[in-house]
Amino acid sequence: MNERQKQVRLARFEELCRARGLSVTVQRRVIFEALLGRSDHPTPDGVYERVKGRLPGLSRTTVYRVLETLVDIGVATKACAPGAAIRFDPLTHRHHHLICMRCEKLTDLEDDEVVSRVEWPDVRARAFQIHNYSIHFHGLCAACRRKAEPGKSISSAARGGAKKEKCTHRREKSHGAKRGKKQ
Amino acid sequence: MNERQKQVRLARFEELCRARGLSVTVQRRVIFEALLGRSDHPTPDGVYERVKGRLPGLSRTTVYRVLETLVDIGVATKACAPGAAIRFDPLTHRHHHLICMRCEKLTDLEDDEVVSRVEWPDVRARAFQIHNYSIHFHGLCAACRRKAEPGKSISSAARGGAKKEKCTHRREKSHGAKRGKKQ
DNA sequence: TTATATGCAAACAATTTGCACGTAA
DNA sequence: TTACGTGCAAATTGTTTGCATATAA
Repeated sequence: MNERQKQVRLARFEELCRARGLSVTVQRRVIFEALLGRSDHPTPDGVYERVKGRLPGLSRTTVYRVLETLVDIGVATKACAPGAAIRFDPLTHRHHHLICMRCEKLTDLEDDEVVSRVEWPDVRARAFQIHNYSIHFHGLCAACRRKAEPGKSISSAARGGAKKEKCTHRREKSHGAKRGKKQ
Repeated sequence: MNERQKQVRLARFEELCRARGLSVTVQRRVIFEALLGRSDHPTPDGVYERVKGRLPGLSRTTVYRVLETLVDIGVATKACAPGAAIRFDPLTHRHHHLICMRCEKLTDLEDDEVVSRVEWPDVRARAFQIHNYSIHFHGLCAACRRKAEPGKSISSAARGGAKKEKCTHRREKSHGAKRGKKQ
């Protein structure tokens, strides 16, 4: 996202906070700014790692809470991903995704990059209210493709191959936990 | 899924196990059968709760491992969901989803229920290899719609409203952990 | 000044690992 | 009989809560 767009989004964010009586805190601004700067749909821990340098003393709890608030006020969304950690997306307009089923990397595709025509299905019988849609293209990203030798399954390859970064929570100071078990 | 289809899938599952030199264990068969019987894209814990009655002594670890194996051999997939837990889907053919952004409920839509035309985008520049796609329709399910009072944001309503069931792991016998803190 | 947000520690929840034992082939 | 799969316990990772303190408005 370019600087101009970021400014617009940041201004809108402050406006929405004020409209709702929410304080515009440094944490909220910096975290939202960081999210705007990424298109990889980070986990809360990913956001934390990127902003902790700019916000000394920042707590992970705050990152979780702020991200949830950003969704609340409508300036971010929860991304739909295959893995076991929640991910956030700063894009709120219609867009689509490329998803690597091996390393879970998510990449945005703008709506105009995708030639499609999608009619909203009639789900009145299910009493479901559709707000939007997005197309997920599943496959393998460049890195995982290289590593996926024939004969090796996607999942098992993932276990030994391109792993998703792990959270470092509770590894910094060991309170009781023995570290270094996983080299 | 009807009985006939289940039998076909089960037979194919056994065939694939043998082709790969994997044992057809009771656990694998029962877990796959349970997954086939559900269209709600359960978490490993959800699967565990459903099958533990039929498999005394079953361990959650095994459920995680078996589900991963099912993905490996291609008889199940990981579902893309917004929340913080991994979910599995017994459908491997092209189909779409209705996703409640409040309670995370996933519902299947067969491809022929959706009027659409989607061309695979040109992602050669990104060296991404697309295998399939699925359309996600986001919105609110019937239950959450009723509970979403105007003025209340989706996320904050979710906190007090329709919650996702939580895992009971480590609550059964307390080993050191104090229970009952959350009423 | 004061309601709201943050930080901290601990609880809670979800997932993975190492290893001994069991079982399908 | 033997390689592979499972169960168990504990380690690890991810998320939420309660409460004291700090801070935006």
